[in-house]
Amino acid sequence: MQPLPRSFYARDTVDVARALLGKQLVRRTRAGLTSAVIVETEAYLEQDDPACHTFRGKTKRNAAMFGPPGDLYVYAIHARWCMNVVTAAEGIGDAVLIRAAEPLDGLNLMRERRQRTNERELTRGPARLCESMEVDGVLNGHDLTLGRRLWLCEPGEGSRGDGEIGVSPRIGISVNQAALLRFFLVANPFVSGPKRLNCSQR
DNA sequence: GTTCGGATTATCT
DNA sequence: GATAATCCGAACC
Repeated sequence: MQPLPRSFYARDTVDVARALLGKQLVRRTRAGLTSAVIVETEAYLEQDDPACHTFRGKTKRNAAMFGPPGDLYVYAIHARWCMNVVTAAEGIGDAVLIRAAEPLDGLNLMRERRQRTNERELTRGPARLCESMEVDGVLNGHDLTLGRRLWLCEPGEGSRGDGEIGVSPRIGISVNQAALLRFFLVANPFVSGPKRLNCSQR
């Protein structure tokens, strides 16, 4: 459960988005430990990507995206939270949205937080994942390389974090829908979105 | 099984 | 005041 080093995040954002698939997301709070294996990500780029929050420059909300790689960017949308990993060099407003994961540890704690028992309802979709992991605005700007509160690591034995990687347009955006910047594990049932978008490409 | 529309709140213009 | 990188239940196939 050693946290991934900053060098993992300090490179091309699309490369990080792909590399994040299969990595383990770990959250420790006073209530206990929860973890899940990432199965779906989306890259957001400051350059040439109008769907990215930083496309029109720095604001109070998106400031964390310009921070050091390996920090967390948390934002609210439609009264819910979503978490992103900050990538590329400090000063570049790129990030990768963590859209979905497969629960690994602390399922009962996740069920308590979500008030749902069905496993797919726990971590399928960015806001569900945040609620299960108790991630909110308080963790905006959090350093993921410290191994405290929230971090990422190589998966343990027996996780289902491998398999074919699919590519598609991102979900829920109204601009730049042509960009193929969503990445997911094709065979994994915890991937979100309509089924036709989960068959790789297009 | 998939699609649709209403609810909801932080942030920006 | 409008907007949004969403969720969920209802309706339909």
